[in-house]
Amino acid sequence: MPKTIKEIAQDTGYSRTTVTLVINGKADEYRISPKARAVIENYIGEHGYRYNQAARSLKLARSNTIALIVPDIANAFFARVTAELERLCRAEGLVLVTTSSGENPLVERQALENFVARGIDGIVLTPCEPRRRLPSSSSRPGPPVVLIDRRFDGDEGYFISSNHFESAQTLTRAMIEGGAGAISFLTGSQSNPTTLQRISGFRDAISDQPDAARHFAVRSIDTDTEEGGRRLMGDLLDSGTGLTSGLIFGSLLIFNGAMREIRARYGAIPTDLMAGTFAYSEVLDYMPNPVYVVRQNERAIARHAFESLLCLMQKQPLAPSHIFVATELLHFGSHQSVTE
Amino acid sequence: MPKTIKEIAQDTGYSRTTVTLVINGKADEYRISPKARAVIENYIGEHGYRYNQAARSLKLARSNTIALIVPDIANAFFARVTAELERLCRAEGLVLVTTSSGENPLVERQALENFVARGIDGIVLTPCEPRRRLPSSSSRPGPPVVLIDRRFDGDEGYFISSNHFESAQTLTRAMIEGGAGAISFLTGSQSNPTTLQRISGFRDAISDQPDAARHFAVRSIDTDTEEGGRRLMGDLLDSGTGLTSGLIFGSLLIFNGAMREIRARYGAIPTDLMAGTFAYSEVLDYMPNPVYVVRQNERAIARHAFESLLCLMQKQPLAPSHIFVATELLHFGSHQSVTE
DNA sequence: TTGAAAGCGCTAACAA
DNA sequence: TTGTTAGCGCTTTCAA
Repeated sequence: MPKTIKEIAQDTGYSRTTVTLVINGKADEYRISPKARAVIENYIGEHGYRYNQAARSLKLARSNTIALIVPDIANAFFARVTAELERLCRAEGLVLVTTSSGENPLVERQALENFVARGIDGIVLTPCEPRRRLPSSSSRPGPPVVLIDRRFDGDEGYFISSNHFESAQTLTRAMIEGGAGAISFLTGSQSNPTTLQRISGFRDAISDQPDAARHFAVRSIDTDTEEGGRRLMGDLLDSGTGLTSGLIFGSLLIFNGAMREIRARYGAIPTDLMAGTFAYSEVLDYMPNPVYVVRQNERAIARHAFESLLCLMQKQPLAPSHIFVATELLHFGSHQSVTE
Repeated sequence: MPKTIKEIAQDTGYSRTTVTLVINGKADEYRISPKARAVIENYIGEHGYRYNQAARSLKLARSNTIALIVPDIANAFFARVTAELERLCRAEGLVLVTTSSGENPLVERQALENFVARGIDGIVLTPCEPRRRLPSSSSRPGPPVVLIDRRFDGDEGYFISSNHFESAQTLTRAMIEGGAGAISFLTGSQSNPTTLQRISGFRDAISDQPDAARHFAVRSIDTDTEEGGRRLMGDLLDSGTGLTSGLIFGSLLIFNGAMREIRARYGAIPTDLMAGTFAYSEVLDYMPNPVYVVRQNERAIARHAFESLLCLMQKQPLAPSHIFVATELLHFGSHQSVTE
C-alpha cells in the first residue's frame, strides 16, 4: 500500500518539498543532501510510492493524457492507427484514451466536451462533422487538435492523411490498365470529404477514357454499411449497365454487402471480376479474384499526428499544414489458385 | 470559456454548496428555492459550466474511467471488444482507456501501475503473464479486475471467455466430417493458456480417429507472428508428413505466414486445402478454399465483462466465476466461385 | 433553505 | 539545503 508524499515526509522527518524533489529526480538540481536523499529513497524502496495523477492534474492543469476520437475503432484502419499511437504515447509517458463516434456528431461533440473536462492535453480527431470552435476550459485555452484521415471544407489546422484523390486516381488507372473496361465506384456518403476526394480522383482517371460516361460511374449511398453495399449493388445490377468488369468499393462494409448481393443473384462471384478497395486486409490476398488495394500507412499517419501534437502541446510554433502520407498500391491475384 | 463553481457562486451571489447542488441535480432533494435554482441555471445556460474531472477525482478518489489492457488492439478480436466496451462505458458516463501490452509482461505491469496511479475505477485485462497481486493505492484498495479471453493457471477472480477447448473440438470435428483426413494444428506459444486449451480440444476431437498419431499433429512456436507461421509451415512441409489435407491456425498471423510459405514452395495454394481458424474476418468468406471459422462473440464478451466490472465497482458481492460465451462455427466455401 | 469551511495530494513560490 | 504555505476545483459535513 504505497504512501503519499505527506506520509513519507512525516515518517522520514523531512518536508514535503524535499520529498517531492527527491521523487521528481531534482535532488541534484536543488542540492538535496545525500543523507536526506538516501533516507527518503530507502523509505520509498521499502514502503513504495505512487503518485496521484488526479492531484497532479489538478495542480498542473494537465493530465499527461491524449485523446483519440475516430468513427470506429473496430475498423482495421483506425485500429492500426490506434495501436501505433498508443505505443508512441506510452514511450512518452502519456496515456491514450479513445472514443468511437460511430459517425455521430453528437457523440463526437460530447466526447470532445468530456475530454476537455478531463483536462486532456491534446486531441487526435477524425471528425464526422465540420469542426466548430473547440471547447475551451475555464482554466486554460482548449487543447491542441490534430485531424487525421479527413477534414471538412473550411476546417483549418493540422491535418495528416493519405492523398485520397491520388489514391483513387492510381487505383482506377491500374484497374483500367489491368483490363477493366468498365468500372463502378460504389461508395458511402458524399458528405464525407474523403469520399469526395476519391470520387474526384476516379473522375480524373477516367476523363481520358473513350465513352467514359457509359462505362464508368459513381454510385453512392448515405449509409456506409453492409446493407448499403447490398443496395448499391442491387441498383447497379438492376440498371441498364448491369455488372461492370471492375468494381471499386469505398469501404469494406460496402464491399461485403455488394459481394453478398452478387452471390444472392448469381450464386457465386465471377472469378474474373476485378475489385478495387482502400481497405487493406491481409486476407484479401487469398481472394480468387484480381484485387487492387490502396494500402494506407497507418503507422506513418499516427507518427506524424503524434509529432505534430507534441509540438503543439509544447507551444512550439507550427504552421497549420496538411501532411500527405504516401500510400502503396498492391495487386493481389498474381498468385493463381490451382488444384493440387 | 466555461466557469468554475466558485466563479458561478461569486457571480450569482449564492454559495458554492448551492451551486453544486443545482449542478448535480440535487436541487429538489435539498429543497433549493426555485428562484436560486433558476438564477443559477440561467447563469450556466449563458456562461456554461464544465466540471473539472481532476478536482472531482481527487476529492472522490474515483475517476469514472476504466482501463482495458489487451495484447494488441489492432487484432480484430480485441478491436471489436474495445469498440463494444467503449460504447457501454459511454452509456454509463465512463471513459475507456486502452493499452496494448504487445504480450510484454513489463508493459503490462507498468500499464497496471499507471492506471492505478490514475485512480482508475476498474480494469478489464487480457493478461500475458500469471497475475500477481494487483497494485493497490495508498488511498484505497486496488480497483476490481475482470479477465477476458485468457487466464493463467492458478489465477482467480472474474473471467469471461469463449470456451477454447470446445471451440477447437468442434472445429476439428467439423473439419474431419468435412473430409479432412489429416490435420496439422499450427499455433503460437504453449505458454498461452488459450493455446493449451485449444490443443486439448483438438486432441480430444481426434482421440477416436484411427491412427490419430500419424494423421493429426500439433506444431507450436513461441513467436506468434507471420514469420512464426512461415517456419511452422516450412517445418511441416520438410517433415515426413508433408502438407496435410487440413490445417488449423492458431492466429491470423500464423495463417498468413503459413500461406506465404505454401505459395513460396508451390506457387499457389491448393484450392482443396481445408483451413480452420479462430480469427474471424469477413473477408475469409471470399477464399476459394473451404474454410471453417470459429467466430467468437466479442460483443457478448465485452458486455459480460462490463457488467461484472460494474457490480464489483459498486461493491456488490459477486462470486469469482468463469463465464463462457458461446461461439459460432462458420463454414465458408459453400459459395463456389464460378467463371462467368 | 443556504453558507462556511475543511481537505483530497500535489506543486512551486517564497522564506529561512 | 530545507521548510512553510497557499492554493488547484470540487464535495460534503456541519452549522446557521
